[in-house]
Amino acid sequence: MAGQNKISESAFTPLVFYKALADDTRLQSLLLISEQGELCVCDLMAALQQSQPKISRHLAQLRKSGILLDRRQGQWVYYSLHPQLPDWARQVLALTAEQNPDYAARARQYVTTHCC
Amino acid sequence: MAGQNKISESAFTPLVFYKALADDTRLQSLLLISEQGELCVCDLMAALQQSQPKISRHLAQLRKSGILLDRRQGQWVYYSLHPQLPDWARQVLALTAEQNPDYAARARQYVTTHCC
DNA sequence: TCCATATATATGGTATATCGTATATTCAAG
DNA sequence: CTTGAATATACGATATACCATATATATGGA
Repeated sequence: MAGQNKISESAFTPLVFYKALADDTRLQSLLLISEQGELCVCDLMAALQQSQPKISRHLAQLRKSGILLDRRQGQWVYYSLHPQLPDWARQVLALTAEQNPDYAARARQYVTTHCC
Repeated sequence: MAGQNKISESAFTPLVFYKALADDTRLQSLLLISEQGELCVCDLMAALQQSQPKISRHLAQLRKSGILLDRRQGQWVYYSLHPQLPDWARQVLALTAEQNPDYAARARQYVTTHCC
């Protein structure tokens, strides 16, 4: 699945985007990825203290919505914002992260060190 | 219920905000209100072509989340962005409306004329 | 080839959201 | 104080979302 870099799986609308943000795991993952540029599944597992299937499932959903891009490097899969993600969506994520330093603050601590 | 102008019904977090945007009726209502400043229930019924209980229910949810403020004037209830809505949230709405002119375009047509 | 690690997905149960319909509330006018 | 218009809410039924568990896939190294 990684590396196919599919584009325009369907219409990327504001509604699709905000539905993707309407879950704690997905929102925190996106804000962290938006800040850090790229994170792998195990980074997010450690940061958010959630199970592997849970993280993976939500990342898959974000990938299928066209928000994230996955890149496999060896055994690891790294996720970053999709290059074709509209600028307004990128700005929304950046704005949200900047203006809400407390939200996802605990997660940010764990991100500094790589887990695996 | 109108006119109580309650504040801080609970923590207003990014997650609460984006959950509120994760529904077509609520998102379109918010973008229209963000553009127009203030709209009443029947304006939104006409704009979105949805039933009265449906519109009313979603507006109530937005009010309870602290996103909208309601103001009764005679038989009509007008909704606007809550004065205490954080600036970043306001910017998100404005940005989304500006950068997605097509979304909610049909609704915008109907808004020009008042319904009742 | 066999094993361990990282990641993905399938499945079924549970919780949450949304809806249509019916009913209640509020206000203005008579 | 009744009536009609605008809005709000209650109630079931249905749909959707989320989760934990189990299993599958892919990669690298022995």
